[in-house]
Amino acid sequence: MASTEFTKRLLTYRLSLLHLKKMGLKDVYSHLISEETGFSAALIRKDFSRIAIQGKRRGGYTIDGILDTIDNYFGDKNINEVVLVGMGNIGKAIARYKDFEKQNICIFAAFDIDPVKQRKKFSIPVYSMDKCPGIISERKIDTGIIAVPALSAQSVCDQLIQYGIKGILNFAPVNLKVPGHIFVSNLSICDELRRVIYHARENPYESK
Amino acid sequence: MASTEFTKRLLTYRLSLLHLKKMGLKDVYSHLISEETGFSAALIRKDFSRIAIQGKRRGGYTIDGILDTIDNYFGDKNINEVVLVGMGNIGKAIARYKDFEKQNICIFAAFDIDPVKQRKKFSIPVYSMDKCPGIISERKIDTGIIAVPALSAQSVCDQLIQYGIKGILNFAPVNLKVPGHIFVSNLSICDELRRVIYHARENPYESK
DNA sequence: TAGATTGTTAATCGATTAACAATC
DNA sequence: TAGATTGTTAATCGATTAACAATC
Repeated sequence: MASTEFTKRLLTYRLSLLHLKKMGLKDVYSHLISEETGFSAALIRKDFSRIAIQGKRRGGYTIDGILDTIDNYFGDKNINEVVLVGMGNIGKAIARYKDFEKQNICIFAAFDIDPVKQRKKFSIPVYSMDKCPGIISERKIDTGIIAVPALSAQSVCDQLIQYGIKGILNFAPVNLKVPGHIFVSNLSICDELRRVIYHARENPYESK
Repeated sequence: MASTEFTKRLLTYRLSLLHLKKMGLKDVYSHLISEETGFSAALIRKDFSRIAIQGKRRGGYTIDGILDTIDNYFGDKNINEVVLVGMGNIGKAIARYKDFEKQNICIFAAFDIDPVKQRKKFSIPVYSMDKCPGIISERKIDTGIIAVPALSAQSVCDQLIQYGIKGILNFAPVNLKVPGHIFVSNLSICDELRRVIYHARENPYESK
């Protein structure tokens, strides 16, 4: 239903509102958020009305009200447990990432085929892959992060889906093949950097 | 000119084609790439014709031809030097990332305010920030990666732009404010994960 | 009240798709 | 040749914007 562009915008609004709140503001007008985020005021109002964020005809929106609704929309009021597969460079960085907690996301467990990594001390337990199905079903986990090498990404993906995972954040440079009801987001840092390099040069006087 | 969606698709095609090539294929039809990537055959043909990738009316496209054109389009025939600011979790992961080299991207230098990190051994030299303007102008670097904490991200961003950077890959959870001719890509791992969690639950029978 | 902002409807725009002539 | 695929034009669709009535 909700397009991925829509959810992206919501999180962009959220970030700007947190910033404005830190600056001491309590209320905002759509055109102020527009200035901060680059999206048009009309689009912002439309997005807000879509998730029942209401303003006052003359007084704008209250920042806390918007933040609350957005956080609710994303289910941040409960703890969201996810699993992480692959403890290489990226996996380790994610395991050490602190922002998750603030947003009620918890990397419940990590998995790696390398026993050495399993023995190392992270704040998150690292198991071998055979512990994965048990943990996923026991904790009813529905989201996984794939941070394994390209070669094993599809196979890990297939396994996760078999174990009941419904959403995947994939860092491996592979177009994962998944059934239609599985949501995948591919986050290739390398490709993203190539795009930045390209657009930096191509866009002499044009923004995003 | 080229929308960011367009460049995203090109890199998606590329990934699938590399995969198909590894499987032993030499030629492809638009509908095969469609199957692999999920984009329609018509859109693929239109994208290809836009960057002058030509096929044979009956025989499809040659994989090597497409790959060559795409790599050329992104300037992969030359080495692309970029700078990295911030050697925390993410910065370190990026510094250790090996895929860049394959695609002719080189993290020429990294910067961090912490002298301890500057002394540690990475394959990339780590300097204090005051070395930044010199290196950027000397190597004519136009792209930078920001991997510093949220609080300092805008200030680092302003500095990079002042030094001549035109494109920024930003990992900090901040909506950077930049002049119109600067290209910014925000890659918030945490927000991306939240979106995956959301869409995994929302999308019972619907894909991307 | 006058002025400004929301919330929503209608208009616009651009991107994607459908369709098909060209052609190998 | 018959059949299949490209390349491109016209049609469609959906997302964004413009506009404005409602209202504080």
